[in-house]
Amino acid sequence: MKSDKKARLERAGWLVGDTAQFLKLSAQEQRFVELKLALATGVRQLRERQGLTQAALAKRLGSSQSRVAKMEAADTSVSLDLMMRSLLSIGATTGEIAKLIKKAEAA
Amino acid sequence: MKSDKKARLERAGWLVGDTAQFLKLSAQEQRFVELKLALATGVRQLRERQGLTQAALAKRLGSSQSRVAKMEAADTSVSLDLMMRSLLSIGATTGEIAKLIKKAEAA
DNA sequence: ACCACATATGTCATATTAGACATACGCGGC
DNA sequence: GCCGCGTATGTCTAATATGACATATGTGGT
Repeated sequence: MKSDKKARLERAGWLVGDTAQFLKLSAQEQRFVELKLALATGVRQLRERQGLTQAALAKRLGSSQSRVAKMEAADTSVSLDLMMRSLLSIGATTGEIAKLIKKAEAA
Repeated sequence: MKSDKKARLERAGWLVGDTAQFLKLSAQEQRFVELKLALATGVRQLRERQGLTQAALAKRLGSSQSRVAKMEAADTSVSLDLMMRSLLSIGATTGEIAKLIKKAEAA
């Protein structure tokens, strides 16, 4: 394949050259899941450190205990948005959140 | 208020002592928005650095150009989940993402 | 001026996530 | 044994985010 054509296709969104797109997708998905797991762990740790119950955190968030439980279990039905709001609600600094994310590195 | 009662109420989710709950909520919301803004900026920077168009990134994500545009504009209709997936799709490392989040500190 | 390309903005039907509720489980104190 | 308390899990309806599509705007080339 001519390199200019390759560049044009890549600009259009195609990963040219091999069958790796499928693999790439699942690898990204795995990284995403690991990231969620790291944040979930962080939520639980910070919550417990503050002596809060799931119900108490839920009330702060205007959410419910079951949702907090699912969140800490990194359930697929809970969004990153809710996790972040939780972390902020608990009082996590952006530095702490950043640290949690870096921890997701190890896989 | 007796301190044991205060502790009990706090465990139950009440922020005892003043009218600060409303303010606290909006402060958190502001931090959340700043965080989204920082990530949105990061998406655009990394995308452009790779010479990708919004449409190309959209195709990788299985999304659409309009959604990527809204994402980079930190539109309220786009979730953190999509932003994170985008960053991972672009090839951002967790370290880079962590750096973006720390940048949200300055407000 | 026109065209091709990238991006911005708005709308819509559908998919996903939300809080709520019920209920089960585990566990320490009585 | 039974409670009270915290947590886990499943299931509803309502709210929100989704991709898609249309279309506007801006920009560089011919």
